[in-house]
Amino acid sequence: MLDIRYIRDNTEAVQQSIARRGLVLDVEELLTVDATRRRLIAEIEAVQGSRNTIAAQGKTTKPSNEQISQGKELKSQHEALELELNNTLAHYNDLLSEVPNIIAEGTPDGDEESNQEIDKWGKTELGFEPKDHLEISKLYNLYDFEAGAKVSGSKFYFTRHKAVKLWQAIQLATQEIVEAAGFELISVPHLVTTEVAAGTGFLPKGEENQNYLDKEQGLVLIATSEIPITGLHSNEVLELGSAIKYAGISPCYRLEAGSYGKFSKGLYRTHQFDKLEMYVFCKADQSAATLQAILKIERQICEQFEIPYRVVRIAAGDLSAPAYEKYDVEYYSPVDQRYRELTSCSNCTDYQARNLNIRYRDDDGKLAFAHTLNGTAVVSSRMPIAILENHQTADGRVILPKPIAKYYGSDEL
RNA sequence: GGAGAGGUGGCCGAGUGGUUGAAGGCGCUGCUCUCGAAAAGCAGUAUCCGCCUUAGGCGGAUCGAGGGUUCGAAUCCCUCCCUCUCCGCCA
Repeated sequence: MLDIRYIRDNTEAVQQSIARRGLVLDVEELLTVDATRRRLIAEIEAVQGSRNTIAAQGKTTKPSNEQISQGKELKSQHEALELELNNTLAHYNDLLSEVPNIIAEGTPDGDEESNQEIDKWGKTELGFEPKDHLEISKLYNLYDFEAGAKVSGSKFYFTRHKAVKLWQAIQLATQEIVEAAGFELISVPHLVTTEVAAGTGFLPKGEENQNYLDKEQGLVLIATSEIPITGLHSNEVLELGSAIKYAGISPCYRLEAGSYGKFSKGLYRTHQFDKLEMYVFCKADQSAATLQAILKIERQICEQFEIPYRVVRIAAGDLSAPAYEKYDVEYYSPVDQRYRELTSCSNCTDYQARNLNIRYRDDDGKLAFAHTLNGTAVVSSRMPIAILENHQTADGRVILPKPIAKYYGSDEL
């Protein structure tokens, strides 16, 4: 969430961010509720002050009947005000949590279509009619969607022999790159409490829930390791002399509700996949540079795996609520001769940290909210697609790039 | 799953209804002493929220979390969470 004081002092900037994201939100209503909230707090504190005065007198002398009845009166006043405050607070929190982060300078206007290409890398010509990843999968018996559907429903799949080894090799090769960049590998719980899920902003109150939720146990299957990692440091004051950098490894479970209309062939969009995720906690003045560093690693991964890609800056209307600035790295699909999302990275500034109360001491010794950033290192669904489609040969073989071949144990699938 | 013990400030630890935001100790910061350091002494040492404000001040909240009893709760009652020990079960 945003700082309410910031919203009060920069109402116009906040309204602009909302409008540019294509959202409709009444900031004036929030400010009205906030004023009511503060009025009630002041009234409650005044009543409580009087109660405390009476109670303090009782410490030295036995309270008189008059004091006791006065105390009773104040107590009931306090209860009534408290009830009113709680109602106000519920409304206030609802409104406040809906306000998205502000938007970085240089963010293009418009929605998804306005995402702005920054640059491209790599050769895109194969020189023959390419097979798509599903055809290659059939050829080598890699991914079994029918079997997945049989036991779990559509968009689930079994990963078989060579594909298992391929993913493990991709993962190890990626770990090597990410560890060299100073990220600590961390494996996380795959289930988190609803509080943590809500705190990280992954459990919206509306109908758009994308998470598997066990109401009885109060646990949510994680959609990304970002959720337990942010939860890990909630309510902490971090030592951020140097940034804390995690490479979270976990499966990701997603409902993908309402995604059928979008491109979602085969492995591209599934209910379950594995991911290696970069996640950084840093000081406020470091987050802009850190985002570029994460983006550089994502480029490096593509380049080492010899995947043609382009980098795209995400437009205001396509930004998620916590994101201040975001880039996507898109792999080239020789099958349909276009770029598709492979990885992405965003700077959430202090938006997430404020929700979870993650702070650090700045150079003046004052407490400040940490900045958080996240970036995909590699995903078990999309990277194999990119590898299979880009590294196939005219005669149906798949030649593996060197860093992957090293762990796969062979330079050919 | 069963039985028991416990959760107090950065840490240890006292405290079972009335100046207890919380003794004492450790740590930390500043000062004194010293050529310097150590030791010793003195002083200080939380966070969040609201209000007034230039600094600063005033008020409120916080003893695992949430409810309750009471004029008054760290202290009493209820619910929940977590940690530890023992037993059981088990990859």
